[in-house]
Amino acid sequence: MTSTLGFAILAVLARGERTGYDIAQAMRRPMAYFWTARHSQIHTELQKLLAEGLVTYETQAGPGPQDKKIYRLTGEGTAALREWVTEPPRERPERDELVLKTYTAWLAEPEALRRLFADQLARHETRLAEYEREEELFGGPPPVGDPRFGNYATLRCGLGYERHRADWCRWMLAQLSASL
Amino acid sequence: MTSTLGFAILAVLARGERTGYDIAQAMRRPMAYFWTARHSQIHTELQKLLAEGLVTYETQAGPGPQDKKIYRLTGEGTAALREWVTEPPRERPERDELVLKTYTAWLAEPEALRRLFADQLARHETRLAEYEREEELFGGPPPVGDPRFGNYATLRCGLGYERHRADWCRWMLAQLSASL
DNA sequence: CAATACTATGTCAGAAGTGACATAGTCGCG
DNA sequence: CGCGACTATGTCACTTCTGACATAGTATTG
Repeated sequence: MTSTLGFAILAVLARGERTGYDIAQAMRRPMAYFWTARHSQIHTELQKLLAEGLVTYETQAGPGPQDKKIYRLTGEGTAALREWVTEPPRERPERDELVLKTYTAWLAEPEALRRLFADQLARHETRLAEYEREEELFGGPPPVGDPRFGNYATLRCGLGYERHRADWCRWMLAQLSASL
Repeated sequence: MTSTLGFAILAVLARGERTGYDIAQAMRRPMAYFWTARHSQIHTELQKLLAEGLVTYETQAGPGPQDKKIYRLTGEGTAALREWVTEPPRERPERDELVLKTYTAWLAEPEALRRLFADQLARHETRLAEYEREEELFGGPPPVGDPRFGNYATLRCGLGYERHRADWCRWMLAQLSASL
């Protein structure tokens, strides 16, 4: 019954105990490329996971009015996660606004369109450079049984994606200049 | 105030008048790669677009208990769409379940993982073959001012995406065999 | 001729996700 | 010493999206 968000949270917790805040932070940086959630969603989801017995927590004095809650996986949580990992992912509908705009490109001013794609290309090139820098920090792939393998493999995916995307933007720009 | 779904509908209607049903069909096949919506959502959104004066319709006798409604863009609708096309897209969070699973791959049984990626690779290869067949039907890109340019350019994007994805799956499979 | 698929409209409950509001301590900077 | 950033929890209204239900005529196929 657990949602994919639930498993995303379990996946973070599998790497070590965290507060809800920590999970939200993880979903801002290393995970943001393939999964994100706001803290509001994370706190509600943690309550569900707790009710299902997939996580537990210990309290510690925290900064705000409430105590800090340090969550970790239960045996059931680990089992559920381990089972979920190799199940074929449910197909989610892609929704890509840039491609939708491209579908309607024939209606657009060519110059404004050129700016749009030049801007997108720049974004992809920036991210690509970031990812390439990150890749160098690993010197080749970690062993498959290592949590860091997950980080490396997802980075590889991001790298491929940014390259594909940048190529496509360049192709679009070439089409637009050819049509002048 | 119009949502992206609203613009997706306007984008279909810009190519000719359609019923709500026709729009839902368009979102099943040529558009499904980059945008989808169920008919329930389309009907509700059409009511909003109507209230905003971006679309109008004419009725005709239809099969069911209600009359058939043939929608088309108003001048305002076309103007809104034309303005939207070149505005930078709002960054939507990516949520990719397969990559999330990869992030957790270290917990998985290697053999089950191999099956997962082999299966995904097969899917991408099938789609790639379909897209390649479709591409041949165009003999090179249509002119940028032609609606068919939209179809071609989005197909190119899909082609690049499937290639990137298939490559990544192959890389994953190579990593998994190397670790045995 | 019966079953199934297709055309065509719509409603509604519920899940998933967003953005704002609310609270409060610590730490660093100018 | 005040201001902003960071740590940390939570609620709530609202939007978006899904899946099921409801209705009914025509066309195809076995």
